[in-house]
Amino acid sequence: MATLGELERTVMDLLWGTPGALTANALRDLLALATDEAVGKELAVTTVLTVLSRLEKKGLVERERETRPHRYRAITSREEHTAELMHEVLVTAPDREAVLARFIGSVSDSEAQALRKLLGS
Amino acid sequence: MATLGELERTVMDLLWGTPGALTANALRDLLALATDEAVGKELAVTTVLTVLSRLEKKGLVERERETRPHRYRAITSREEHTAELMHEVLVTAPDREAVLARFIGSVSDSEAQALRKLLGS
DNA sequence: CTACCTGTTCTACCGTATGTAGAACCTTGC
DNA sequence: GCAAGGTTCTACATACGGTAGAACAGGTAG
Repeated sequence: MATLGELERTVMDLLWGTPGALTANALRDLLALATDEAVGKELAVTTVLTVLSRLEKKGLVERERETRPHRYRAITSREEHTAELMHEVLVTAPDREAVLARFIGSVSDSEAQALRKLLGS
Repeated sequence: MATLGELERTVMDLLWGTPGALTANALRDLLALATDEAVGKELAVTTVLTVLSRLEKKGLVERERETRPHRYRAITSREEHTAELMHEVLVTAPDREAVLARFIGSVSDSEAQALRKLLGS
């Protein structure tokens, strides 16, 4: 399973929260704001690039290699990714229906309502 | 999140797949069968005990300290645990309903049917 | 053409998690 | 008291993630 570290997750959150693609430098600046706003410590750009390379290797990020400063973007949306993870977790259990039964009990009313609507058809 | 290693997962599978509690020695023997049946390499009992201690620290396993050879059992069922994990993943996304929408699309027909029944009442 | 600036890749170190187990310690039956 | 079995302590190896310096590449001001 693609388990992410703290910094990797933050980077993904930034990429998911941004419409276009971002350069490593832009990400470094955004990280300084997003992470620990009081201190606002700036990471080295190489650090950001290393993380991006690892995320690329994990299949979560792609980059435009044509443009001068490479631009990075998330391959799948946050929702897509999260749903995939949930499914990966689900299929680790033999009795999936039993898992779903318990899972249903853990979601909020509004989410249960949404599920009913989605399954209605 | 409680991410498990390969051996930890195998031990949990054995504990989940067994009605009563198991001793470290019993687990060592079961591991020899379950893991790599061709080779059937036996792990040292201390290895099993270390893994069990770590699983205990993670809150997945409890042991009877009264009995001489301690007996270990899973605290929650496999289904419970899996459902909890799924929920943990779900709440990492801001738009949970969007995640659920995609998740629904990834489950099998029979599972969707089961969900309808569970949500119906 | 060349030195520099910006950007990328390589390599590396640290901390933590996990697999693995020997050494040391504790209990209990004899 | 002691041997045998059981438990805890300590330790080492590998892998992953955070972090970044060193080295390398390409374009641009002189």
